[in-house]
Amino acid sequence: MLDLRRIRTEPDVVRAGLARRGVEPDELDRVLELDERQRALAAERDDLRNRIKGLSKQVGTLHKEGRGDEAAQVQAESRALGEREQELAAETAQLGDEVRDLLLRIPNLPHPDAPDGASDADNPVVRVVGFDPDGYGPHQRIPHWELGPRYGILDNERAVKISGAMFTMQRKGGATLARALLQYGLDRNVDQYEEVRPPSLVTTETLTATGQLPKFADDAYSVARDDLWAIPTAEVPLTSIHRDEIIDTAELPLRFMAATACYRREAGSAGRDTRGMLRTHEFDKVEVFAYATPEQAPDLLAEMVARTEATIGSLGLAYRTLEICTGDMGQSHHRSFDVEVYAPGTDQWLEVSSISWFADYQARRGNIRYRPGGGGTAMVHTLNGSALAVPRVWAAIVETYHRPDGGIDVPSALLPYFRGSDRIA
RNA sequence: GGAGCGGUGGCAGAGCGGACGAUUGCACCGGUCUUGAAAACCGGCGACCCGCAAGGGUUCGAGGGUUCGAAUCCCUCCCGCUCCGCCA
Repeated sequence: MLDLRRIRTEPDVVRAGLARRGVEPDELDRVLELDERQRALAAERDDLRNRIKGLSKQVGTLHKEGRGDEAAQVQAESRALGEREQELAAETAQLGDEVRDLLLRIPNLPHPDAPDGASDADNPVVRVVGFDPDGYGPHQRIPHWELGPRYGILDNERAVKISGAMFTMQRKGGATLARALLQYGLDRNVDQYEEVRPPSLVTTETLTATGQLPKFADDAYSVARDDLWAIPTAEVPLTSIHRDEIIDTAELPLRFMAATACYRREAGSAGRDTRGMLRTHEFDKVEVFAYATPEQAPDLLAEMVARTEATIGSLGLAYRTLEICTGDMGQSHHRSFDVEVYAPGTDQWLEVSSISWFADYQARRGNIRYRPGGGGTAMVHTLNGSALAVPRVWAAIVETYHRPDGGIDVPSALLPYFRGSDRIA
C-alpha cells in the first residue's frame, strides 16, 4: 500500500513511478477525489461531535444544579445533532473504505535504480557463474522427469492419483534429497537468521498484509469453512509476526528464516512447465526474511542475494542472477533479483529464488512500525527471498549429478544429510 | 464443544454512566546532585487522523445497541485463563 499522504502531496512523482511499471492508474485520480471528500466530511463530523460533547457536559452540570427543565432542552438539541452526526459518520466511513480498497490495488513504486522494461525478456543478467554449455555429458542431458521414474526417486503418477495434477511425490533417495535440501538451506543461514516454524494456514488479514489479497485471491488455496488460507510462501506468516507492532529500533534488522510447504493454485498456468518438478501445487522452500530501517535495507538485499548465490554455488550447480525490470516486478516489489539455476537435462534456467525489497509497502498494509531517530513512528522496510526452493534445485541436482555409468551422486555439501550414503540412486 | 472468569497505554495494574485519554508503579527521555555512575529529587512521556498553527477528532479486544453523554450498561463475535469433554 502506498502512502496516501504521498499520493496527495506529490501525485506527479507517484504517477511517474507507476508509469515506469506500465501501469496507467486511473485509480490514482479516483483516490485523490474520494480522499478529498472523505476529509471534508470528516472535518464536518468532528465539528458536530465536538458540539455534542460540549452540550453533554452542560446537561451534566444543569442536572447537578437541579435545573432539569433547561437540561431537557439541551438534551433535545443534542439529540438532533446526533442524528446528523450518525449520517455523516456512516458516509465518512464508507468513503474511507473505498479509498483503502483502491489503495490496496495500486502497486508499489519501483526503486530509481530498477531497470526499466516491459516484460521478463527485459530483465538484465547481472551475473553468470559456473556455466559451461559444452561442459555437460550426454548422461546429464536427460531430464529429471525421465531419471526420476527410472531410479524410483520420483513417482508423480501416484502423486496424481493421490492428489491430482501438479502434485509430486519423491521416494527413497529422492525424498531424502528433498528433505536434505531443506535442512541445508536452514543450516546455511542459521548464523544470521532466527529459525521459525510458522502456521501454514493463515487468516485473510494475514494474507492481505503481504499483498496476495485482494488482487490474487485466485492463486491461493482457501479453507473456506474456517475462513483460512494455505500459505503460498513463508513470507506470508513471517511478515505478520510483527504486524500491528512497533518494533524496538535497537532490534533492527530482525532476520527470520523458515522451512515450510508452499501452496499455489497456479491458476492460469495450466499445461505450462508442468512436467516433473518444474511447477507444482505444493512444494517446500526455505525462506529468509527481514524487517529493517530504510537505511539498512539496501545492504540486506545485497546480502540475501549473495547468500542465495553462495548456497546454489556450494551445491556445484551453475546459476545466473537477473535483476527484475519494472515491467516484470510483483505488485509489492520495490526492487528485486531472481537467481536461476541451470538444469542441463531440462536445458533451462529455472528460477529458484526471488529476492525482494518491499520498502514500506507491506509494512503499511500490516501496520509494522519502528521509532526513527527524530521521534514519532515510521513504517519499517521489509525484505524477503527464497534461500532455497526445493523442487527446481532437486531437478538440477538429479540431472547434473547423473553418472555416466548410471546412478546419481550426492553433492558433497549434502553428504552429512544422507545417512552415510553417497548416492541419491 | 460445555461451564466459569477475563481482555485498559511498552509492561504491570486501577477505574465500572458525567472534567477519564484514562490514578499509580515499572520502563524510557531530559535536568539537579556526583570525578563518573547508582540512589534521591524535579520535569517529560501512548498511538492514529485532520489542520500552517491554535486546536479538533478517534482510540480502553472487534462490531452493533441503549443514552444528551459509554472504558463503564446490553447484544454478537474474536482471543486468553481455569475446570470438564474430545484428541495427534
